[in-house]
Amino acid sequence: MMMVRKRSENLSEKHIRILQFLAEYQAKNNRPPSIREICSEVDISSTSVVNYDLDQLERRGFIIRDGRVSRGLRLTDKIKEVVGAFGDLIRIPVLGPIAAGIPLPDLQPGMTFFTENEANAVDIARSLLPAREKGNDLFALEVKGDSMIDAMINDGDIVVMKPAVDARNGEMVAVWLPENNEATLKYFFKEKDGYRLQPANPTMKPIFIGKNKQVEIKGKVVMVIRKMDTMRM
Amino acid sequence: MMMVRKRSENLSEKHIRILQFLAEYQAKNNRPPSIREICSEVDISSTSVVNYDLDQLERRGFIIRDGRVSRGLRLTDKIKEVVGAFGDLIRIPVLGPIAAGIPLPDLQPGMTFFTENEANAVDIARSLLPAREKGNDLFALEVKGDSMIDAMINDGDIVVMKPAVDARNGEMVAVWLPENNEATLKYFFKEKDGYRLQPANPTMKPIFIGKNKQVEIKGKVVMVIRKMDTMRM
DNA sequence: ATAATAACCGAACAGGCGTTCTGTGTCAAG
DNA sequence: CTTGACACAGAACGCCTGTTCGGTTATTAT
Repeated sequence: MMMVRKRSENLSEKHIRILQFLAEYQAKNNRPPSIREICSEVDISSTSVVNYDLDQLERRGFIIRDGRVSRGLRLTDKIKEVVGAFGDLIRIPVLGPIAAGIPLPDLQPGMTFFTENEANAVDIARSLLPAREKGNDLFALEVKGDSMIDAMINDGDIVVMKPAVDARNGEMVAVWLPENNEATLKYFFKEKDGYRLQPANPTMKPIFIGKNKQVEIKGKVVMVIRKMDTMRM
Repeated sequence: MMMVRKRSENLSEKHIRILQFLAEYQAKNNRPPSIREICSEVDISSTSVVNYDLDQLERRGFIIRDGRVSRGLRLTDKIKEVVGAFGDLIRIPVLGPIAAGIPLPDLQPGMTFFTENEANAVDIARSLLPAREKGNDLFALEVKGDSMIDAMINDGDIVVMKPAVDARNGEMVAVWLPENNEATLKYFFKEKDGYRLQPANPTMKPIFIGKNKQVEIKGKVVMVIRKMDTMRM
């Protein structure tokens, strides 16, 4: 009886190297590499092995191959599970709503996000982010209602953040205040005897939190996007 | 004596068709077409004519060719002068600042913009724009100071607009008020005897403009982007 | 009318490139 | 130890693809 070995979901080191090269080459050249370019760059001794590996990567959904066409392979979004965001666009998942009364997602720094579902995501040009930002741990929340007005943030705005449990002075953070059962977006400052949460609107007063009080920072705001495609008044 | 004819800056109809096909194919396939694919799609009878045309397009800066490489041509940004924005990213020129005391650019609907200088531009993912928006007539202004706070727009925000001289009820417009010598961003409404300019911040009062008064609409706001890369407090 | 230049063209060539063939080596299971 | 599956490998093949050649035709300038 013929035994069939179970295919592991984990990728080999060589597969990962191939996927990384494919992403880099595509981002840099606006075309995929040839089999021979993969061969020499990833240090594989023959084109038939590259062909064998590409067939495996296609079976697992990372690429699509067009037969008998030069440079006939295309990357699928699944490749970003392995190599992270690449190219000029970063797809950021929209995890849900944000409003004063809605608990914030419980996320940890270093968590990475990935979604293939463009319906629940926003695409951000990499050039809008700081050069050192890789984009793998960004997520977004969509503002519901007027409760973030003191942050100069409207109903419907998309708030792009990265997970954080601490912050530097002047950074805008998403904070859960357990005593008030409330989420808020404010500029964060450490004071002598506690924290100051400063609204973006300079005509509004800050919140002071004593050192003995609990303040749960959930994320740091990186960007806000306001689309005007729907009328809100 | 050999006479050298001056090369016209105008492109022929065939050159335009080639550039359009190159842009479409690249956006759809993430690779350039082969010479033979251009040949059959643009209805050119031989590969040597395609080669001749591509050499001309390269000389004029629309493409770059890698010799003796399959699918070895790359599109330059100059191609967008001819075919408009394509692909998943739209590069929008930032024409200058916007503040209450700064006159707005005098633009006409239908004007198209193009910039190769990424230092004075923002890149927007096409998926953030309405499906029918081509993106060729979008421009951006960068907010200076706190004078747009009643529009819920901060110092440093990037306001993306398209030229307009009229507006529908509920649209946010960039308006120049000659009597006040002032620019403002507000929601626009037609009233029985004039116009109402409604601040985005619901706690602030609108401006009423009588029908006999002059109100110059310069653009309609499409999107606002707020980057948090610098501290503003 | 003539000459020069640009545009075009089919055919052929040469190299780029993907795929297949026929093996060998390694590993795990029986 | 044997068997089967997987991974690997060099060589060869055939097709894809870009480039060149030796022309013709059209256009423009004189």
